[in-house]
Amino acid sequence: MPLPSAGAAAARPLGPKDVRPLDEVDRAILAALAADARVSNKDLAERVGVAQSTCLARVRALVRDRVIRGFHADVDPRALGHDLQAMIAVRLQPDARGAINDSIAALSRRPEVLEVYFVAGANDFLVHVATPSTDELRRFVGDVLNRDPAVAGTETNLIFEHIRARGRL
Amino acid sequence: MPLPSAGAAAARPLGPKDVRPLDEVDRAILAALAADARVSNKDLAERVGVAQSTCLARVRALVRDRVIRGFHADVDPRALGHDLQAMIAVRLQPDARGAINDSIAALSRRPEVLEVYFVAGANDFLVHVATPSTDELRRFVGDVLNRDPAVAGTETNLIFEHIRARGRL
DNA sequence: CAGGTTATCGAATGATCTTCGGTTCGCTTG
DNA sequence: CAAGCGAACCGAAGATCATTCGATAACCTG
Repeated sequence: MPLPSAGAAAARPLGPKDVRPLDEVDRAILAALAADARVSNKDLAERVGVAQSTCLARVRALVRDRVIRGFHADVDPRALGHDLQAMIAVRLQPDARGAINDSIAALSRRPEVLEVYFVAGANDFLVHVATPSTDELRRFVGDVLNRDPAVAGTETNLIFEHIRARGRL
Repeated sequence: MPLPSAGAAAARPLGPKDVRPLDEVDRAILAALAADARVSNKDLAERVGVAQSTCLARVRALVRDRVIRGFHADVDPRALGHDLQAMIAVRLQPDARGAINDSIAALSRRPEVLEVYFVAGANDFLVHVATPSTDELRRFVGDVLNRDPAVAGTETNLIFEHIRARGRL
């Protein structure tokens, strides 16, 4: 089962995130690595039914082509003393929307911030944060978000539980 | 499964999830594995400054104690043909809130579902989904969510971009 | 202060990763 | 249609790594 040649893809205009055709082996590799990123190459090769060398080359290609964006340990925020999680909806000033990417970039560098969703609708983005306590949360919302002149308003919702369904492709 | 007090930890009856003290080495290991879950044990040991055998024992203990919940490859949904992402806020019927865990568990098994946030506030939970197209999204909202009698209403917001700040502890 | 427990280390072994040359397959060219 | 070319695959072998083990040190606890 051969992979289609790269030649066919050349003519399209296409953004940087071009979709690359994935065959059954690729999908099996992705599913296995999404479930457990630390499987040995040997086991992975056996499971998807190719030689070890082929499997290694496939994984490297998937990383090179950004199909796999990274491998991460999922650390429980509570173990780090971050017992409180919240989802904060942020609305920006209408004239500040041009700089929205700066805002998001700055946010995602803060240690409390786990994820940022840039959304359509009444709010401009959602920020998923984890803090040690309500004090820290208040400080984040007050000092970091609302102090920014680009921010028109925020709405904070506590998160009781967060289930990551990833790991099952 | 409660996510209780951030306060005094001593008196509690203690679940399996009890907070365990982490030293500097543990934190360094967590930071390294959060950034790259596939570092070799040898490199990891050198970076955090302990022997390989000690490092291996530490990592195993962190996994055993659920400080590390898993190791996952971060796969770009677009590579799988899921070009559309959305955050769907779901409100349940007041008398259905007892079965909320069932609803969430059922949701998180669907292939479109990436994450589920069980929240306080006007909505009961948020569902982060990725679908191939608007058709699939409509089908998910209509056939899966609104068809469930426990669901009182939904509100769908498209996601333009999703930034994962994890990887930097 | 003795006993017991736990964490650490270094070295040896066993397993794995990674590279390499050779082969096949499909597509293009002459 | 055969030769040429490129891409992907495989198996084997050396380099590298993971894992186990016994010994040692540090720490409570009684």
